[in-house]
Amino acid sequence: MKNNEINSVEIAKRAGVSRSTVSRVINNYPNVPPETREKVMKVIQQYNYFPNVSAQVLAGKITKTIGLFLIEKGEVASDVLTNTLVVSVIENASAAGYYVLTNIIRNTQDEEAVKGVKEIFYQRRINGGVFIGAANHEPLIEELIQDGFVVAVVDQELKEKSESNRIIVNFDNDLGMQQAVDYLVSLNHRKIGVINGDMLRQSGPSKYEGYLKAMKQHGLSIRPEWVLPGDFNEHSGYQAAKALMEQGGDKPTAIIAANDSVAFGAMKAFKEKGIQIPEDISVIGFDDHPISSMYHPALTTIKVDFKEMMSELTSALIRHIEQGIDECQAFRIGCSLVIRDSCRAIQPK
Amino acid sequence: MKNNEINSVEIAKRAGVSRSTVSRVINNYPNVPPETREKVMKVIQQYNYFPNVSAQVLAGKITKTIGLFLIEKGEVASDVLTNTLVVSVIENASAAGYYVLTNIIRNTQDEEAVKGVKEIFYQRRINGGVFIGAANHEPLIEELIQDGFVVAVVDQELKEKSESNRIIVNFDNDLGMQQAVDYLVSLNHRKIGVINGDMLRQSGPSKYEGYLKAMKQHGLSIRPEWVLPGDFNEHSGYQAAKALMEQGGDKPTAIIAANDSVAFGAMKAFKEKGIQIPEDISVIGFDDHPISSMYHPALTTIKVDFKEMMSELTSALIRHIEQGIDECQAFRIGCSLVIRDSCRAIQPK
DNA sequence: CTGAAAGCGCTTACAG
DNA sequence: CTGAAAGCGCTTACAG
Repeated sequence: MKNNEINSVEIAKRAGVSRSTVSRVINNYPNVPPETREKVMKVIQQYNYFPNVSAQVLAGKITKTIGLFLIEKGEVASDVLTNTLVVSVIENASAAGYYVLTNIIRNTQDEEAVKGVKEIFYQRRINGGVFIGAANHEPLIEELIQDGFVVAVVDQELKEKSESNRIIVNFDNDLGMQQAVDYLVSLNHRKIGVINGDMLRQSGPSKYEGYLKAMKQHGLSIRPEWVLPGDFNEHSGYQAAKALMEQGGDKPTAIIAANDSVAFGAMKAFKEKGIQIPEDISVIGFDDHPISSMYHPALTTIKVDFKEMMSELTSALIRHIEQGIDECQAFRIGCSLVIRDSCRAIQPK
Repeated sequence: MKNNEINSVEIAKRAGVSRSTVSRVINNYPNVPPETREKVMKVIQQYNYFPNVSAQVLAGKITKTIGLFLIEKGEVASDVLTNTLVVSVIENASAAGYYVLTNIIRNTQDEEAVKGVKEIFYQRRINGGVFIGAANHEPLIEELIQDGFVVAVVDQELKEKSESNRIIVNFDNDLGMQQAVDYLVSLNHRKIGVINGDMLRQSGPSKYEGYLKAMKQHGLSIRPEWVLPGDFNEHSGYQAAKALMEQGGDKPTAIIAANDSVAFGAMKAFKEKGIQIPEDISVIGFDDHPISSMYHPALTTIKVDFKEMMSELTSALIRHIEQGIDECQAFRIGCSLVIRDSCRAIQPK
C-alpha cells in the first residue's frame, strides 16, 4: 500500500556490501567485479529500488531535467506549431534521458512570472533551459546567461562574441525571403508588398531585411505603403490586409506574409472583400504550417523544418550540460520554397 | 559569470542569525519577530538566494512538481485538443505553485517506457501524476496506485470501492449520447448508426452503451451493420464511413461519431463519394473540437468542457498531495448539444 | 524567540 | 576491489 521506502543502506545490507558499492553499481563504475555487480543488481531489481533523485543531485549529480519556457503574449499556447515545438523538445530530451519541466510565461513584463523562471534555475530544478517565443535580447534571458546558466533560445540575434552558455537557433530568414521574392519575380511580379511579423523578435526584422535586400537585388522599389505591420498571428494579417485595401492608390500584385498564420488572416480579409487569390493578388507565406496545404487556395510558402530546429537546439543544450562546451553554439536551419496555388504568373509589363 | 552558489549558511552569517532562523523565515514560521524576518529577507533578496530544492526535498518538503503523462499510441501528440489538455494542466498547476514534468508515452507495452514512468515516481521527482489517453484499467496506473502514489486519470471507470489515492474524471458520455440520439429523433431519424471510439478506453464502451440505451428508450432497433468500429481519430472515421458505404443494403439516415475527429474522417469519406451532408446523411460528433465550427458543413456536436475537466483533475491532485484526502475523488463533467449544420430534419415515416 | 545538532539519501575522494 | 566517513544544503524537533 505505502510506496516503497527502501534506500541504499537497505539494499547494501541485503546484498551484503557497503553503500559505497551499491552506489558504484548504480553509477556503473568500472572497478566493481561482475559477480558483485550482479549480486547487487539482483537485490535492486527485487526491491524495485530507484535512487532518490534529490539525494543524488545534492551529492553532486546533475538533475537530468531541462526547463522549457514558452513565452506566449497573453494568449493560450494552443496552436499546432507551438505544439510541435513542445513535443519535439520533449522527445529529443527524453531520448537523451532528460526530463522536461514545462512552463508557460504569459508576459515577460510580469515580475512574478520572471521571478518564477529565475527560481527554477536558482533552485537547481533544471540543468538548463529552452526558450521559445522570446523577444530578441529578452532581459530575463540575458540575466540568466550572465548568471552562468545554460540557455538555448529560438529566434535570437547572434552577437559577434558570445558567452559559451548561450545557444541559439534561427531559420535562414534571409534566404527564405530571397526565395519568396525570386519566385514572385519569376512570375513577373514587380509590385510586391510585405506584411511584417513581430519586430521585437529576431525573425521580424530579419525577414523584413531579407525582403528589402532581395527587392533591391532585383531592382524593385519598395513602396512604404505596401509594408504593413503585423505580429505573426492571423489577426494581424487580417488587419494588415484590410488596411491595405482601405488605402487608396496603386495596389501590389503580390504579398509576402511574415508567416503562414499572417497569410491566412490576409487571405481571409481579401476573400471577404471579393478579392480572389491568386487571380487578383498572389500571396506567399513562411513556415509551411500544417494547415497550409489544406487551405483554400493551398498556400505557397517557404517551408522550414521545426523539428530539426528543436532537435539541434535540444541536443546542443544537453551536450553543453554534459560536456561543458566552451563556446557559443549557434545554428541556422535552411528553408525551401513550396509551390502551391496561392500565386500566379501575371503579364510582364 | 558563474551562477550564484550562496547557501543558507552564508545568508545566516550575513544576516547575523543561525541557519535555523533563515529556514524559519523562508518557510514562514510564525515564531519569528518581524524585525528578524525583515533583516533576513533583506539579505536573501540582496543575494538573490533561493533554497536548493533538492536539499529541501531531501529534508522532507514536497517537490511541488507533478508529472504529466500523455499516452499517444505511436503518433505524435500534435492535435489541438491534446494541446489544450496539456496547457490546462500546466496552467492550473502553476497557479497553485506546482511545476509540471511532461512526458510522452508512445506505447504502454514498451517496457522501457513503463520503467521510465515508474522511475519518475520512485525517484521522488514528482508528488503525483496525471495520465491522459490511458486505456481503462491500464496496468501501469494500477500498479502505481497500489504502490501508494497519487494518480489522477482522465477517462477511467470508477469501481465501487476505490483507493484514496486514485482520482478520476470522466465526461458524462451517457448523457451526451442521449442528447445526440434525442436530437436526431426529434429530426425524425430512426435509422441511426454509430462509429465507435477506442473500446479499450473507458469512453469507448461508455459512449456506445449510452447510444444503445438511448436507442432502446426511443424504441429504435440497433442494426449491427450500422455499428462501426473506430479509434477516436480521423482516419478511423474515414475507414468506417467507407466500410459503411461499401456494404450493400439499407443505409442509416444519421450517424453518431464517437468524437469530432471521427466525424471529420467520416464526412471526408462521404464527400468523396458524392454523398452530401446533411442532405443525404446527418452526422453528429462529440467534443466540440475547435475546428468543428469552421468545418464545412459546420459540425453539430456534443460539447464538452476540456478545460473544466483538467482544472478539476489538477486541483484534486494537488489537494490530495497537500492535504491527504482519504477517499477516492471522482468527477463527471457535463455536456451539451451544439446545433450547427451537419444534421437535417427528414420526412417522418 | 533562537541556536546546536541530527537527519534526509546519496556520492566520492581517501585509505587500505 | 571495497568500506568508513565526509559532505551536499536544507528542515525540524529539542533545548533553553
